Amino acid sequence: MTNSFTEENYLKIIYHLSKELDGGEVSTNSLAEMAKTKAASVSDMLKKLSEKKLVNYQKYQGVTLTKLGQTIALKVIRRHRLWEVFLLEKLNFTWDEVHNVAEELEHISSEKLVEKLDEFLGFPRFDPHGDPIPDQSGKFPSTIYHNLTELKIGQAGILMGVSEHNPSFLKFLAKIGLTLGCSIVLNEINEFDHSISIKINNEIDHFLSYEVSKNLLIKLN
Amino acid sequence: MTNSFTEENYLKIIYHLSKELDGGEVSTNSLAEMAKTKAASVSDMLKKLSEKKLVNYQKYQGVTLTKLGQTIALKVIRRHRLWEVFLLEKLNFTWDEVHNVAEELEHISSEKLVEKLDEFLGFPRFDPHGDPIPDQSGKFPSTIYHNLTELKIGQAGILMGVSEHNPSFLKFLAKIGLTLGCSIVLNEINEFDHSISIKINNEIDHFLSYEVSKNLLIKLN
DNA sequence: ATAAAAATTTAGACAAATCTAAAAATTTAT
DNA sequence: ATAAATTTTTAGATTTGTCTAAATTTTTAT
Repeated sequence: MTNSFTEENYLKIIYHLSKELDGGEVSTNSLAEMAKTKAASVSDMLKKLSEKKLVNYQKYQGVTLTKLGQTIALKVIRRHRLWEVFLLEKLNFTWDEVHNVAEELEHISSEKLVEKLDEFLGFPRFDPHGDPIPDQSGKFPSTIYHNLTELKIGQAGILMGVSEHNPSFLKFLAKIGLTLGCSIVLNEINEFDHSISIKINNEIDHFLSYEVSKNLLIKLN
Repeated sequence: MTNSFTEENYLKIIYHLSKELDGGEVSTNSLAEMAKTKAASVSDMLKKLSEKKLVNYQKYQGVTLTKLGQTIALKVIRRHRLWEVFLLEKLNFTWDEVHNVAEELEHISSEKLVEKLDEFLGFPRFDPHGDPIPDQSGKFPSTIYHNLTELKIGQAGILMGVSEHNPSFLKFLAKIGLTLGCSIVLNEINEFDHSISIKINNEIDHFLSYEVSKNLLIKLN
């Protein structure tokens, strides 16, 4: 039993929205907004996904993924994130260009393709946005990282990702030379506005506002 | 104006079939067979493609591509062949595994993706089957190669492709170590059955039947 | 040249995914 | 607690690509 492009997208969106709600029921309207469609279309689709045992759906009561639905959603997410790594690291896409293309590539389902790609990329555990990549069986790597505002002066770490995915933010990072995997040392903290100074790759010093630094995810050395 | 996955497939198939006929009209039945659908469905689709000015279509008289249709077909073929190179060279797919996955990847239309991929692969001019890869504007590279039966004893060349794409044939080649780009020197020819002996990569000697050697495309050194 | 065979097209249906408009259920605010 | 507002679902259409069965056109064989 295969799933259409569209079904996969619904499952993926339900996964993400439900996660934001700590596993709670996702509303029809929020789904419609994310899927760029109308609530009526969502209702129809939920009925169908429910028949296929991919979601738990009670009329008017929102929706969650079944075990099976979650497995499929995680496969799509795995593919999406692996392709993002590929586009960024191998094809030199910029952070802000990556997402839309990955939205298409994620629906190519060949198991062989996905596993070979994973190998080719060196089994990455995080995508360019710092989001964890689930493994074949849907398990996430253990994530223990901090945002930059949590570091103390002198502490050092590696930039593992970002928690804000706004294109202009990503462009800004690229411009100042903050790339995934670069090393960061915290030079100083300005108490009055919580802005900070960092050293990137042991080379360049930079000031960052609190707004920026709180969206940078760091793995401590 | 974008074209659906399905439309792209029809255009691609019409291109290939028409080429076999030296540019002649393609019949509804042959299209149906290649597209694994029914003649009635083909008729419907041809009407639609004709309205979109992608094909020249006269009822009962077969179909050819318009200039516009050909441009689109060549884009799909370009993408297909570039992905085949990627799968073979980067992900270590075997020759016989490549095609089906490329059939899916070929419909992802991001121009940026295609051009970055081309660059990443080093601007290959031929795919793993030896078929030429059209450039961005739809032009084919000049092809001047020979099949292995045309060489004289002592002549050497590079394996550029194959003219037979049967999976068992491709598997056989992989098994004896004949890969795209390997060097071949013609050792001797057996007059009675035209079988030959070659040296692969200046290392290993191998016998090949006439059947096999006539399907190997060689670029002379 | 014409009848039989083959190829192609039309007619009418169907499934997937969507939409608008109207109805029904739920939530919110007084 | 109940009326108003909001959310969700149903009803009925639409589009895309497909199908079967019947009708039509073209080709082939005598």
